[in-house]
Amino acid sequence: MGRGESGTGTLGKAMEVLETIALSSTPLRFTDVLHRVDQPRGTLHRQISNLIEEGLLSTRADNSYELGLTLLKFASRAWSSNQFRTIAEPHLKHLHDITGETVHLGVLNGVDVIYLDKVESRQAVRMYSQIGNSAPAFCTGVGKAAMAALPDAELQSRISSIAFKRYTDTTLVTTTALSTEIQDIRQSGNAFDREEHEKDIHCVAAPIHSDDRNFVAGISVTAPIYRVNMDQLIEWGPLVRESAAAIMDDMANRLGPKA
Amino acid sequence: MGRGESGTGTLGKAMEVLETIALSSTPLRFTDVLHRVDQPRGTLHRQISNLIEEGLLSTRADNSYELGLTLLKFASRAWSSNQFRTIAEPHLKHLHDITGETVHLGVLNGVDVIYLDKVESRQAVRMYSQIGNSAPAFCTGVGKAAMAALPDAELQSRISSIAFKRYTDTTLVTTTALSTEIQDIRQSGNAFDREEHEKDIHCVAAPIHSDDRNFVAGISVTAPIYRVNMDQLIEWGPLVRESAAAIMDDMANRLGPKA
DNA sequence: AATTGTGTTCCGCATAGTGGAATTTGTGTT
DNA sequence: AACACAAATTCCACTATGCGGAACACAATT
Repeated sequence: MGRGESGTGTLGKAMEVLETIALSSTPLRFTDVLHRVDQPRGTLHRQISNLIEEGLLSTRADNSYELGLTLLKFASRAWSSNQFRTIAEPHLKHLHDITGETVHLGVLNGVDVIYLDKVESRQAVRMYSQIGNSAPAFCTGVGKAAMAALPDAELQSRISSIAFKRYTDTTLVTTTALSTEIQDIRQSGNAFDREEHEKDIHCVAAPIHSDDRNFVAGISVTAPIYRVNMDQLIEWGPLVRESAAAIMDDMANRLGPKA
Repeated sequence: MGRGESGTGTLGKAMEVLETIALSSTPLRFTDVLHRVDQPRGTLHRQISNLIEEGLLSTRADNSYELGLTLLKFASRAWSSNQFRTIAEPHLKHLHDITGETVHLGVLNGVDVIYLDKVESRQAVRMYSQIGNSAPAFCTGVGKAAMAALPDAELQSRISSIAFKRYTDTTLVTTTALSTEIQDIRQSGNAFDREEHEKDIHCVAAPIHSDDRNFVAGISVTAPIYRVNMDQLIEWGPLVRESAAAIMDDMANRLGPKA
């Protein structure tokens, strides 16, 4: 019961190891991993061997580990066959056509958002630099929008497990500040990221959710402040909300045209 | 041996299920999976539950399964921190600057190649449509190049487990045809895909391998036949080989500048 | 109402994972 | 070189973990 952090037996352990290696900023060798996960030597060693065997992990020349190619293979499939993303795609393009700025689609996963898709103008940046990337929900447009769509109980629970961190001087770093912000979003229907995650970058977002709100996500239009000012962003608010609504409509139609 | 791949205990079983779902072209519901995997109901059900719990799988409205977002999160990390890709990147760009055509980087994984990176001109196609994608090695430029770098014993073993399939009328569909082709590649240092995988698309490739040849990969320059003819492709051969050599150099330097 | 086809739960049993300790391999030091 | 020290790998008795047959719910069809 609790929160569900149980860790699903053997698979859970394996994933924990994978995650440890994935999240580390520095390369990890065997003993490094051993220090970070609470497991006996022998056990850990076998787990890692299995992960390597399955292609989820591989070893570098210096015995440090890196994530395996199999993950790329799977992710490629996961992306192209993802139902939600597929439905949203045309709407993202439409939003981009009108605004001319970068459009993001992200879903809430625990306390952070995972970017599922993006459409950008003259893409200079590589796609992988965004798609699949996760960012803290509390300081991003889509993140805050998505949270606003959560049922109260769930919202409180999530907020309480956030590890706040200041990225810029406008970042919201307290639960109260975030809570009132969420209320505003619920009222207006739009979330704004006022350079809270990255200096000089701001965005408008709107929430997307399934009927039961088990699934919450968001879309956003992002731009540098020197090209798009706050007034313009506010003006796009309704447009973004409409796109979000259109996506929810499409979902409802494709999933349960019952009657 | 052969290709049965023992299946690493519990983890292996889980991956088998994941793969089954990933490779299916149609959405699978519980019983569909049950039919394709040789497992008792109860067992399968728990395995799937675990996969869902870990975010590796998720359910659609109609109870069919799709790959989970966690895979995207991991893949994003896998890609950006991949050592080989990082080293190769500047060389791919260089190759693209000179030729103006699409450049691919792929590694051999069993009997198919997984594309690790690509650099293309006016990319109209989305990146995910290629990166992470896997294609049969026997009918692609990088695939054949990579195979040519394998030690003989390993090569024979891999070839014997290929499931040939005709994609176009130039596709090589026999082990003998492929074997002699591999010999040619070893001699000349270049592999060609003469519209073997996709009509109207051909490419030049060159092999990349680690010293011990445990790791083999390839790079290629791909183009439509109406824009680039075979002569031009042949002319690029040495250039592609040089790039491959440069990448191998960089790898050796970064990994073992011993002595 | 009966039937067939789904998805889910239960529980005794055996297998697959566990983890402490010993062995081998590798790195740096005098 | 020979050493010492640490890191990586193998071993094996133990038991917790996943296994899987069968019983249970719940829709959809007839």
